[in-house]
Amino acid sequence: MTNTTLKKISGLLGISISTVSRALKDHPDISEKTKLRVKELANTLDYEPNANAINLRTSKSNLFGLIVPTVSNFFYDSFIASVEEESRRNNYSLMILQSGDNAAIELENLRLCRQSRVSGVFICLSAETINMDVFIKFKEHNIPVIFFDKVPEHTDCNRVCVADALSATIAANAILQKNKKKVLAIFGNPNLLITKKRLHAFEKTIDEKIEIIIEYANTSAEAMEITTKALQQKPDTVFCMSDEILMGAMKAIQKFQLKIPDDITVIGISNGFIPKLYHPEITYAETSSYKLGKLAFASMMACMAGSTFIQELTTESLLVEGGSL
Amino acid sequence: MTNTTLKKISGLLGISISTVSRALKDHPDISEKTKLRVKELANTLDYEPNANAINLRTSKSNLFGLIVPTVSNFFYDSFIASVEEESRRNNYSLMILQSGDNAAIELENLRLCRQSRVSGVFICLSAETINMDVFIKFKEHNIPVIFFDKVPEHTDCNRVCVADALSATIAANAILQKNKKKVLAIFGNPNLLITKKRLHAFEKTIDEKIEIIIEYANTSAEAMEITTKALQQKPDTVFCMSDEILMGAMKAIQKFQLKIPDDITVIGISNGFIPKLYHPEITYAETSSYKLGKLAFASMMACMAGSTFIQELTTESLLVEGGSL
DNA sequence: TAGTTTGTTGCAAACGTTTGCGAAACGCTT
DNA sequence: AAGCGTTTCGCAAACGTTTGCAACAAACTA
Repeated sequence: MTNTTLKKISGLLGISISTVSRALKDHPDISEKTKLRVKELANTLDYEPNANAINLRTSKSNLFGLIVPTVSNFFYDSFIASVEEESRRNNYSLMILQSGDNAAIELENLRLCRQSRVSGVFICLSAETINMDVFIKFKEHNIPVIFFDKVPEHTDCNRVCVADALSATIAANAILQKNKKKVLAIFGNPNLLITKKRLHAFEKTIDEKIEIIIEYANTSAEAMEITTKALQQKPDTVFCMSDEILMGAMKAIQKFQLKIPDDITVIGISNGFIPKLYHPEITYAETSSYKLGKLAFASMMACMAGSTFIQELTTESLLVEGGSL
Repeated sequence: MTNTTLKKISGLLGISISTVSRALKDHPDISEKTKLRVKELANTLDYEPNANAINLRTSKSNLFGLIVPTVSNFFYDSFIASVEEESRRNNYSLMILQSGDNAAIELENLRLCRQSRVSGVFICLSAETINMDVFIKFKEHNIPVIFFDKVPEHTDCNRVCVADALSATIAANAILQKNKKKVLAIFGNPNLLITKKRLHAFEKTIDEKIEIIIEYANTSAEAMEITTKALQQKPDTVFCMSDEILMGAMKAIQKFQLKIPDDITVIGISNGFIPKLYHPEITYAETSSYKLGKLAFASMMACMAGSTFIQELTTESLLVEGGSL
């Protein structure tokens, strides 16, 4: 069965296409009588407007692109969920692309966005992205780009980030308040901006008030190894910069059957899912990607509304007590 | 800056639009010389074809719709990742929509798919979906629909599912082989097809050879409660039908500080992420949503290739040893 | 009666492509 | 010189909409 079009309806009713078009959108020029006839027929014929034709004609798309290293990640997935919710609420659709942390694929995805004439794109840069030239093209074409999570360092652009410094500070303060004496602090890849920010804030807050062992782990498995070793130095607290690291550290702690919080205490920075898997639940400074999504969307809407103002936004953060500290 | 179009290029070069169009796609009719001129200009002008115009003209879209209760879920997210990978590989894009387990939103999403003239849709039904009428419309319009995970029971349609019965059987056999005596088996919502299938296969395999305590939990929290209580009956093994349940059961086990596998053994059915969070890692019968995605895509491609053959596909399953059994 | 308003509808162009068909230009053969 | 085949290109319609403008009839005003 071929799709119903305005032409088909107009033919059947013996009226012009433009009349049908206007009738369907309650244009005041059209009489109630024809409106009724048109709508009725459109209904029985199961008419659905062709989005491609509309987009072409109006040169708008009501489509956002969203590019992320991978969907399958407990940080990005709720970010996506959040943006999708808002998009739908505002009559936009979402085209989701994965870069797989591959710069070439990322580029290909961006090209796809342009071809689809998206109204804007949300992007979390791949780990290998260096060249920022593509994005000036987007600017030239007036396609707003909102960077989130992994954002460019020095370019002026719209960015939304979780509260890296704040969350690390919150965690550090929580540790100090509990009168801990020796903390094992595990961070991620030291080259990443996010690591630098969190490390700096954490160290600054601890400020040599208590002893601190700093380690770096790129993966969950590495975090487990490192924790296993470092536990020999008998820290009374473990701080984990991310969920990835927390997962590894917890395996080490379970391996030694240490009792939380009696034998050792734990605190992390997290989106909230992983900490709730353990008993007692892990205390963490929250960096919600769901909230980040809302923020990103708001920023996008500001751009759509014509704001040429470049802004960097940051979510708040708060301590969620679990019982592990 | 306005977008470059074929017309713009043709104007600048003093040739016709059709020549430009053909030159860009290496049509043999066009001389190498003009091809070169056209491509060069297209490049410097940063030409990107307008997907809407192409779709309109060719009445194809190279777009799939994917509808899921929520993206933020460790089963769906890797399903999505999987389908997205394949889509890109085959030059399709993915439009991802969330139903929020709400039938009305689901309907709205399906409408959006029709309006975008998607080439096909992947859908995991919302929990409240009853009315299947929409889908006959899709069939009338020759838009293939692949149901996955939560699929309609009785309609004839293309379905891909994880190996519910098989995975439960595998888990049960693993338990029997280890000579366990008393198993606490926790299942999900007993009204769901997935629960029925897994329960039936599990019971059939255990077949009263050993003692079995059957419980039902709708949420992770419920699973924790139930486990807490049931542990008093001193089972030597806990079987969890899903990750959701495993998460709850593990919290209870951690609460009592039971040592795995000495004090108690654990086995589940899982996608693989959650079991690897613990030490020792949990043994599970794998039901991979990543593989399910590949399967779904293959099924979709079969439809696109014109297969009118209705099929129900099921992934395989295998035991992944973790050390918890 | 003529002119003006009001309400209703249609015409036609435009958005950016693709593609069947025809046509010009050229060289080659007799 | 005439015929023919090739190569290279352009015309124009079509895809399904939206929308400014004109057109027409009916009703009202002066």
